Amino acid sequence: MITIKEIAKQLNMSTTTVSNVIHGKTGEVSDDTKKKVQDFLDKVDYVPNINARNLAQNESKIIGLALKARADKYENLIMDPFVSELIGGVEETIRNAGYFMMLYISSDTVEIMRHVSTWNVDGLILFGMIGDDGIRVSEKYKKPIVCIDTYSIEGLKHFTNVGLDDEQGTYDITNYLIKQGHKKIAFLSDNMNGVDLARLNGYKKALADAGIKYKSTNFLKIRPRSSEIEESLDEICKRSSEFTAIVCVSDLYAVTLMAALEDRGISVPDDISIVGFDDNMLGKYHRPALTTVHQDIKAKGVTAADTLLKQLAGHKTPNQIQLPTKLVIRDTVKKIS
Amino acid sequence: MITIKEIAKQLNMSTTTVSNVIHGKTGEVSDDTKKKVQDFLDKVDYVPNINARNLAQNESKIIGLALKARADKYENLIMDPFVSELIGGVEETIRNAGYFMMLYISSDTVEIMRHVSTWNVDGLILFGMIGDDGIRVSEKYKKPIVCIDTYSIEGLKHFTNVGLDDEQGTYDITNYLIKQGHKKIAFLSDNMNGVDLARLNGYKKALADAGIKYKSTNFLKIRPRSSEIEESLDEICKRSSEFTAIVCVSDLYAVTLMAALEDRGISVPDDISIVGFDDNMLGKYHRPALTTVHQDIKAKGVTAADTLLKQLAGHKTPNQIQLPTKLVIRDTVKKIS
DNA sequence: GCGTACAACTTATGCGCAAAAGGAACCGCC
DNA sequence: GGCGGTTCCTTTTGCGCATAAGTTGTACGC
Repeated sequence: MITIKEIAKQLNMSTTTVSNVIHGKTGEVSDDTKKKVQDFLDKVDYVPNINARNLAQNESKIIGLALKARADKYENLIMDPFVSELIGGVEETIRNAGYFMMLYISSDTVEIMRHVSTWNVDGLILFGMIGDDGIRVSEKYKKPIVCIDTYSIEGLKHFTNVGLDDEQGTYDITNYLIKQGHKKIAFLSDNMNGVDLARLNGYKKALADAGIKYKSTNFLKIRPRSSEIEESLDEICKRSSEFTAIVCVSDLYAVTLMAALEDRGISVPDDISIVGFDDNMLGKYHRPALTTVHQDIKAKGVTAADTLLKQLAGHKTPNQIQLPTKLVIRDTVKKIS
Repeated sequence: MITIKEIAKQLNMSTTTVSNVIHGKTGEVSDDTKKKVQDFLDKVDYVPNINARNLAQNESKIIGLALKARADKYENLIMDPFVSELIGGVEETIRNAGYFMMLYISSDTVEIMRHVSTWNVDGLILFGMIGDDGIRVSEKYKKPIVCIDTYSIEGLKHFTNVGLDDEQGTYDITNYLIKQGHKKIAFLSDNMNGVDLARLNGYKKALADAGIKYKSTNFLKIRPRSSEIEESLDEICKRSSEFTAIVCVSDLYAVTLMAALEDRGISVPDDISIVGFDDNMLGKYHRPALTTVHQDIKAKGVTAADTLLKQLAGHKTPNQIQLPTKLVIRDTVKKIS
């Protein structure tokens, strides 16, 4: 790889002059030499050494995207088929702004922070990482951080969070079920934290507003580990007759549940109505097609990246940015009277 | 961020001594000072400046992962829900080897090569990038390159390719259809290049081995652009009565087609048998569950990364590595007599 | 004809690190 | 008691770049 020094030598001028041309500093160099240098640069296809540049400038032009990883396959976000849209959104946005993306998958916020300070990353996007330990570590590290889908109270004080109006989403779809005559409505999820908790709250609120009492038996817990999922699904199917509808926390679970129900001869929506959340291909191509709550996952990535870029440019951004959801009515809900 | 120089100053010793401790060069430094330095390093949580290190060492510890992008959503690989598994495989493997991953999404091989030489990336994994122009550019750039799913004849001469035995996969599943009594079998795809061509060839070979003649009307072309897909699906459904089975080039298309067929009252597998390729959630949770060809997409990422790491360590690797496929028999094929 | 201003350069410095080269002190050995 | 070999340090150099500071030449104003 050719260096500025070598170019300067061959053109018989100083490195500063070459550097000035590269940075388009007009007024510092005559049109004549400028052209000479530019032509040479084009000829040799000069590419700056980023390490040297970053060292001199104390910046990196790197934005880190850290994804939560856990032991279990479907708790490891990179294994969620639809994260790739989010990744794509982030990459596209920052690339257009002249940044590069370093992807990091880990469950250990502290490890990520170390990595981030090693690389002198200019900014960081954390997806699915809660962890108050991470917040403590990131305090030292002064660079901008934007979170995605974090409901950590502590975190929200420190960083901008880009999320969804999860509560409104499940509120709307639960309300839709109620309008269709349903009263015995269950909620299915694998945990009661963060995003899932917000969705649960929306569901509860819709019940409350309709004067329907929520009981803890309405919560159907699915255990997603491959060793337990079959047993877990079996229990849920056995209890399905207690309800006329089930609000699932995600399309993935909705579709998984529907497959299990159909395998047991329980028909959707005739015997039971099922709704999801996310609106991805899984529900779209299922028959009957899944009634669900739409979210634009790519927009989440784009918004997070945009927000970070704003911070990088020195602007303040709000603590909480909530993207809207939209009810998508398809064929898995039966009107009952 | 604290520097070696600052540490040396505070401990009243030279930077080289500190650097030696950091690099664990025993024998160069007494146990006494070693401990002193180590304690200090732990205390201040020293993190090296990678830019400086890389500049001095002329390496980067970065591995680039470049994904093909195209204008249309489903031709943009990052939008394929199942690429994330591959990304996860690559990330995990290289992280365990002490490397970092830079993700790059572009359709322009030349642009990628520029980026790659800017960052002085140690090695590169190209996924879905064919382009003989890219090969030419990469000639200049001497770093190791591993391709995934590339069928470029020219490319194979230069790089190791990690792929699938695509031909065998469609051969096996077509053969299975034939064994179930099918003779009028169509093949559905959106193009006839690379991976899709190999899958088409496997299908043709199975037909030939069974003495069934292949006609060009057996090829059902699907147009995946959102503006055209409905019309395209409609044409295909209208022609479905010409066949008793359709081999789809991917699970996504198989599931998309099944939804369209069901919407038109054509039943799978009673009226027509459908098989896919990939074995992902889409087919797994569909009812009837999709008969398909399994591939381990994460393994592709892991293998590509491993291969690259081997090259980085100075080893030669074979030009072509083909991962096996496996027939997964479920419920979308009817036995006919 | 002297000072000022400015254009168009060059020289010199430092970013943080790694490593080559250079020393000083000590040991054992013939 | 001089010499090679260790051990444990320090000094120095340079990676490629950006930039502050310095230099020259020339035009201009009065």
